[in-house]
Amino acid sequence: MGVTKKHIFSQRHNELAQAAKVLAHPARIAILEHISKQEGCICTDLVDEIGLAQPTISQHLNEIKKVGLLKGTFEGKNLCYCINEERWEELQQLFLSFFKNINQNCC
Amino acid sequence: MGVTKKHIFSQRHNELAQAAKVLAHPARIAILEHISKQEGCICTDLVDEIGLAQPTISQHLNEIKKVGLLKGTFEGKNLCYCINEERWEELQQLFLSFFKNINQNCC
DNA sequence: TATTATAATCGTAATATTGCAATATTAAAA
DNA sequence: TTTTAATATTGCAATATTACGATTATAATA
Repeated sequence: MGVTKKHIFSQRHNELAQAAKVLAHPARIAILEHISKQEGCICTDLVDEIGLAQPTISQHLNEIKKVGLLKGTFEGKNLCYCINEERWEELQQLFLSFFKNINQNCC
Repeated sequence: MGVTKKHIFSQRHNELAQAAKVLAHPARIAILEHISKQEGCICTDLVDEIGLAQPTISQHLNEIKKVGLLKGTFEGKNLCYCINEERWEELQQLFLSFFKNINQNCC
């Protein structure tokens, strides 16, 4: 026990939950917004901007990367990346279709 | 360590993260969709529907309730509740305005 | 009032997440 | 080639989440 029983849920439900998990931390939301505010790619300055230690930022970036939300170059000294528009559109659609499903008929 | 440093983030970022956290589990997504599919309120049958033990469902329901997404009567033998439309609209707007913020200018 | 059906709570185990110090890796610059 | 500046990885501690068995609380019903 203690693990999500993913197998009993549909793929769509699991995918949406995973997408939501990326947004389920204020640091990752702040990171995403900061990246999208930049002209072009982002190179450095996230640590100062967000206010968490460098390894922690690196960890959060990795979570965002894992769902495919970042694209760019990840080798070498300087990172250079931005939001992957195609993937972002996909995830957004997941949310939007879920929102549409919740049409309230109520007490 | 080990706790989210909420105080260093804006209220909006924290609120959005909290809303996302509710959706960050497939059981809660399934529960929300199931409730919204019912005619009127839902009374029981979630345990059979979802396939998790009764205390686990109760726990997930509580998470959903904690962000204000359920309304109805919670006393007595039979529950009777549905989605709180006003609150749902609020949370949805949080997501939508975040989505709008992420407008991609890229590499 | 005693029984019964239903949901909440408690306690506990397993695992996941968050965070950072220390260290390693990487590639550009000196 | 050595230094340097930047990010990644490792290891660990603290806390949170997920799940369920056992139990308790609740209110309708017999």
